[in-house]
Amino acid sequence: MLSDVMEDYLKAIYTLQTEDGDPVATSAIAEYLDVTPPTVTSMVEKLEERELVEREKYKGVELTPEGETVALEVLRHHRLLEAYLNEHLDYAWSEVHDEADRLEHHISEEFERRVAEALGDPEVDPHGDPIPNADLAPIEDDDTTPLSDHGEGETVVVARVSDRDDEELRYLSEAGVAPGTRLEVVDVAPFGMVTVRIRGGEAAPDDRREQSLPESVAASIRVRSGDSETATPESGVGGA
Amino acid sequence: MLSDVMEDYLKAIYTLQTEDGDPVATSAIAEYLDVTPPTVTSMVEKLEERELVEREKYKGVELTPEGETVALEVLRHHRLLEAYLNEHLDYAWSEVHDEADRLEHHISEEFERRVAEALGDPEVDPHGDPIPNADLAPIEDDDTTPLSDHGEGETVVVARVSDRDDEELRYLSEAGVAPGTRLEVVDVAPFGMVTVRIRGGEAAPDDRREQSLPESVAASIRVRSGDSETATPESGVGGA
DNA sequence: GGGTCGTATTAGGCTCGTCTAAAGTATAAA
DNA sequence: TTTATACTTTAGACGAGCCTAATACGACCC
Repeated sequence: MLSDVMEDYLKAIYTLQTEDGDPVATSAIAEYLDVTPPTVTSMVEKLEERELVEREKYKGVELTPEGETVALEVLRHHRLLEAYLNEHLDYAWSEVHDEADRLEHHISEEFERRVAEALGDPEVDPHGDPIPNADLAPIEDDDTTPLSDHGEGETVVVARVSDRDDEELRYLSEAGVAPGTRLEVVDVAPFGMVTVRIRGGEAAPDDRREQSLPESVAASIRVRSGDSETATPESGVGGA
Repeated sequence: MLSDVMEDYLKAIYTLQTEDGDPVATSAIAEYLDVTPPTVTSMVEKLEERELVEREKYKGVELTPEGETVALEVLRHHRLLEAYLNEHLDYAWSEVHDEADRLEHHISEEFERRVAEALGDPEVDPHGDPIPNADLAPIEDDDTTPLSDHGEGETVVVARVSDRDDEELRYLSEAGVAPGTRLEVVDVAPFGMVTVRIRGGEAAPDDRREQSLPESVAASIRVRSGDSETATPESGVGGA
């Protein structure tokens, strides 16, 4: 009963809400979905009628619990598909996003179940993003921090990388930075440029053992302390 | 550039053209797609503008070569998906159609390639329908005949069963009639009711070795002579 | 050749999701 | 307190794909 488009709006609002905090601006949604702000306003009104979002005019919008459930369903589809494409169809880590976007609205419950089973009910997708469980329980905050928050000498383990930008993804993949990779911060230069030494994880070519990352990239990499041994279970760091 | 809906019309026209011969009636398309005849008329006009069909008003419509190519592309997606779901995701033979219908418009060229590769470039889907090749060359007429054309004592091998009706499909699956099954016609009763003895193929329960099929069902089963050993390569007769 | 009947097309209208242009609101600066 | 600026919403239009009701066509029968 809910159109693909409505699901896309809910997914977008969920994502923006998770990234930037609570009331989400019309213009942010518009930019995310590549439509104009008036289009967003009118869509948001329809979502409000269906009680999927709450909204205060001129202020912003946030998901109701029902809206969040719908968003989690779409996200579950998306991330299961990413994992499946990576693991069973040989897609590279950096290629799965677009295909999953195409398919996420069109799979049945049955398909979802069988894919989850084929994967052994994974908890994270190849980017390290958590996969909502079958009951669509809200995802609790994790204990990760942006790489850009860390200083020289610290050792961390990559938990997730953003799947938003294809080019960035290929760049990181090239550089050998993936979920599970252990990094030591060797330098933080002006403007936030971070240089890291890559240790373990996928074998990186010798000349890539050190890597400088622009602030924007470092900010989108979420890491956990490298001392603890509670690293995310090796989860789809394959493919190239 | 072509909408999903347009692709559906082209696929429908292709199918009807293949089943019932050349100029396809507006009402036939309407019934197939479950829309009203005026809707078909207006859609057909748009397809004509794009030179995907040729049409003579009040007469009927047929595909141009370009239109046929589009239909074959969709059909290739559909049948590869059916085969993949059956072989790699454990779907029963009789369950794959709807899921493939949902997905066929939404997969990329890349996905098509990888699925075809994972399957080893199969030539038929689990129903026995031929899968258009990657170049989308027109499918030439095969040498099959409807089971209902055969008389008592003849032995035949099932080449394809129609994937149009879910209930029929489950019935045949139950009965042990699938592509590759060898049948002996033991009786043809009034009104075309055909009784067959099932030999070989999937093991049928003992009490199901003989099976009576209504004329409409017998007409939708395409068979080859059972004497020749040119049986279709064992192709997805799995699942239940 | 003129009805009759089934099928096809035309006419006109609806919803959905989008747009542009115009008007309104909130906020921060002067 | 007033004004400038950025953002949001309102107003109005459009194409796609569908519908119903009305009209046109064609084929077959007498």
